[in-house]
Amino acid sequence: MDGNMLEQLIERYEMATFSVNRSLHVILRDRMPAQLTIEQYGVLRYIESRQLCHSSDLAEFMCVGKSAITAIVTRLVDKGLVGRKPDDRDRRIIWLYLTPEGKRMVADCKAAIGRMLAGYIGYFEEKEALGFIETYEKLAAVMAEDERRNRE
Amino acid sequence: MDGNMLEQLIERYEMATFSVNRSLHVILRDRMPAQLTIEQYGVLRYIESRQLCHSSDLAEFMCVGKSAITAIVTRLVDKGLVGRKPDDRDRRIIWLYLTPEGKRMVADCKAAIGRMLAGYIGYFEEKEALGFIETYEKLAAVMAEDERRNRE
DNA sequence: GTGATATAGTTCAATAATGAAACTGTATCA
DNA sequence: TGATACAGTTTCATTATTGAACTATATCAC
Repeated sequence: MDGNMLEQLIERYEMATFSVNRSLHVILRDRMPAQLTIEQYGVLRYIESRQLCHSSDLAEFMCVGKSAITAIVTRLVDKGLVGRKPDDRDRRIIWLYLTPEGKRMVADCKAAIGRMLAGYIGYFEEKEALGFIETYEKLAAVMAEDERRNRE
Repeated sequence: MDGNMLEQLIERYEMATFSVNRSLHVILRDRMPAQLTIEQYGVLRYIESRQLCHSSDLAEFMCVGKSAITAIVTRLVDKGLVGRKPDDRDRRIIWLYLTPEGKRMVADCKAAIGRMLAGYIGYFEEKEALGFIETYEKLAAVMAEDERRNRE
């Protein structure tokens, strides 16, 4: 790939990413049920995927400090969506879990997001959509690997 | 496209987007010169692209309220990167522009981001990268159109 | 065993982004 | 000229975030 082409691709990628992210952010913000912020939804979604997890996992996953997680989780506990439960063996560890209300909330949000994305993905041919996702996943993997390497 | 395939694509897209955005965010945060936040960089970049612009343009572009822009611009003015200049004819309007330092800062950031993206895009064949970008741009257009329609 | 050290999570203070509502000044229009 | 529209700011409350100090608990080396 010659330098000029690369430069153009970078420019186009920057623009497209910025635009898609901005749109997604606005759409999510507007359609997210009941004053859930996007960060809060991310935390709920992660806990759901793990059933049980601790603050440190979340901090690693969200790429923020543990004190940021404490703040978000406290708000979710106040809303009755998440519970805290100390571990029996190692009392330093506090397990986080979704309350029944929390589970219901995640299901609602997932459905709303699914409907929205289905609308967009529906615009594309299956072949184009598949190719796109595959490249996107490769990019995600390359970036994650790079990030991991940088942390060492 | 059948429902099952669609559901899988949505799941994969959600994951990939989340992962790429998180990585980009961390990488930008760490490599961005001199305590510039990503929002601040977005504002600088937009002003650069327009030479002159006002708060309202920026609010529209960033999809936030005008008071959020006032706050960000004030911080950038304090840092000496942006200037404010009232319009001669319509004194309600205040033009924003980059100071020489602001221009230098944007150039530095663009170079840093370009180097980073070049590293990632370099992993792909030209054909794959081109196809990806094209689909991404289509997606951006569809989303922007939808958003525009929703605002009406 | 006991003291040093590591770990999990919280608290606190500061900075930033944001929305909403009230407000200031200016322009426009009937 | 008076009502209205518009551009931008101010103020206030909420949320997210970092980083440092801190608490409580576990582990490890001697």
